[in-house]
Amino acid sequence: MDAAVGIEDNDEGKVEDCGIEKSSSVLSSPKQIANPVVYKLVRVEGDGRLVPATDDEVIRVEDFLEDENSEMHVVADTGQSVGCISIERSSSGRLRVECSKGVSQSDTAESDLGKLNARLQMLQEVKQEEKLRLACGSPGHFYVNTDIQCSADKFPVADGMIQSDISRQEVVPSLAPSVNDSHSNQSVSIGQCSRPSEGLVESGSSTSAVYSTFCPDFSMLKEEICLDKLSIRELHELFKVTFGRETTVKDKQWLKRRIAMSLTNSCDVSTTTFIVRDNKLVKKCEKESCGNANAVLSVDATAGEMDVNSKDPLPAEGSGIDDNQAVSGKRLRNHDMEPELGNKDLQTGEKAAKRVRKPTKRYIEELSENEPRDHNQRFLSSNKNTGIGHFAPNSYMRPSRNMFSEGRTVFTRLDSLGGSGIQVPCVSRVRRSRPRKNIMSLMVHPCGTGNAIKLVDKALGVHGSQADSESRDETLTTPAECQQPSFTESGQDEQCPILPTIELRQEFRLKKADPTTHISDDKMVTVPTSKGGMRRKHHRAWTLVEVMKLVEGVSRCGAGRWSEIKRLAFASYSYRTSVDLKDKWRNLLKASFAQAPADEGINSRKHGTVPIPEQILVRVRELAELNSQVPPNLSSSKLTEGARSMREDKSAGYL
DNA sequence: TTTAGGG
DNA sequence: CCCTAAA
Repeated sequence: MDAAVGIEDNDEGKVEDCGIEKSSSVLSSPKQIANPVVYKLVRVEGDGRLVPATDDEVIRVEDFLEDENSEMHVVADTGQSVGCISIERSSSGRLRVECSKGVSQSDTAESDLGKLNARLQMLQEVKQEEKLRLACGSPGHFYVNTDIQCSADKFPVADGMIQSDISRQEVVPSLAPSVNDSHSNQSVSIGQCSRPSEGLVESGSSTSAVYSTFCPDFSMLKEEICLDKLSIRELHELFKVTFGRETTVKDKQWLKRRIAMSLTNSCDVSTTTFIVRDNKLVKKCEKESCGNANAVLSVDATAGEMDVNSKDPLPAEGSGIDDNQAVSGKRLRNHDMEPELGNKDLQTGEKAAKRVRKPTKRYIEELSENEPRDHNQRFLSSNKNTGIGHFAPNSYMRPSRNMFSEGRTVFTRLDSLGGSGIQVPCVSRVRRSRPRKNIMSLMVHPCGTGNAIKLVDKALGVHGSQADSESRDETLTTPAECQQPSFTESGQDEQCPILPTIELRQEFRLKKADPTTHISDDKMVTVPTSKGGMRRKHHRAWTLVEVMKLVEGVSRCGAGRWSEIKRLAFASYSYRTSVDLKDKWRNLLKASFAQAPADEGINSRKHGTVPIPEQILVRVRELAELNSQVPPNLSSSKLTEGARSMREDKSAGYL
């Protein structure tokens, strides 16, 4: 519903990387440690005010961190960066990650490191997918800086030193972004790590205190804040988290825009407790009183700057424009690279987005979840501003309880459709939930950037062979280029100019979700159950990346050790269970042994799907044979059977 | 809880 | 994908 961002108390927009900060003695000085860079996760409301992250949001992030993965590489950047990342678990069990410039202690906590690694892995995954997408030549023009050139193995997280004992966090839930790669040009990153002004976030201050109350220990990694710095894989992950589904889109720009779009949409939400003024986090006394202080969101290099006054619930087109323009005038440094045109477009897009965006059912679900925690106020006002209130009244859901992570939550849906008011129990997997605005919100991003998404979408629509927007991002990939599962960063950020358009793909997607049916855009279908109830059947197309990861996992752990594979390679794919992996592998096996040479015409292909690259199938076959696990009926002579069964088998070869 | 298989 | 038996 709104963008949450890590607020940094930096000195007047100083865009310095915490990791790179070489200037003077700051790095190792005691003082530095005393005043570490402190990030707090908050929500950026439409008027620029900030709201502390909710429990839910915190947890979302936590999920990321909790995945364990031993394969991660924490690659220290070549020299320079001295930052450290510290992760600690608070009494409440939440993870806190802090990045400080100070030299960290060598007291590295193994478990924490593991989590960090998991996080890195996740980023890698995202990047990989991005690469794939790029390889597919998805057109798109990026208005945001795309200076994310970190190789897959070399993440922006440098010097992953873990410090498990930081007391200052007790008072100020802080979170420091992971240290950035000092080499990449991160001029535009949103969550720049910068030196906190002294006393801004001092422990014990009233502000901090209040803050703490709201989100005791929230923390997040910097990557989530800096869109521009995110690698494709990271973006993918964000995308996934944001929209609740995977994407194979490799176009960085597209991803960014898309994600940014969400942020944009959330920009017009108000209700805050704090506002950012002059880079300082100020508790909001009165919406009006504080409003005049043209709050400058330090996040995102002022790109997200908004007039605090504009607390207009439903920003009319006019007002919206004004605000945006004002912003554009102020945005500067970090958007140097951003074409002028880009700004305009972005703003326009933002405008459009604000008007158009409609929450999906999933969206509603999430909101519902947050509601109880939000002390009403925010939620209510959010409704007004975000347009949440616009969605069909018949899809009001009330969670009977809250669950996190993968657990299924049983909701009681009050389906007032037709005035029946029937309560329809439904099951949903939280993780599969659609818009993860929580995460989106974690990323500070220029609101105007949202438009970019639209543009890219349009471009895709023009160039893409598949008209289906829904399945396209899911499965449209070019086999040839997706073949190599390498995790290296392609870094090919071609910027294809595209024509501006008002078309908003996401809009379509949202519209497609018919509130009256039980089929959502993410292919969740309700099927009758023997018990007379209904159960949700989710379908989440397997992406190429996932398949590749699966294959790799199998090769590494061996087929059958699904839970392990799940843990290692799918740590960040919470919606893929070990059983899913097993099933998929089974399918892959079938496919690999059944896929006919090259008779698959485009016609025979399922709409919007792409065949699994032969290379992968070959690999699957190898592994299968290696493990002497040959598909039961295929081992003999499936290829000679009728075309009917052939087709069936081949279908397994699609993502 | 995790695997293996059936549906 | 889901469900379930079996380990």
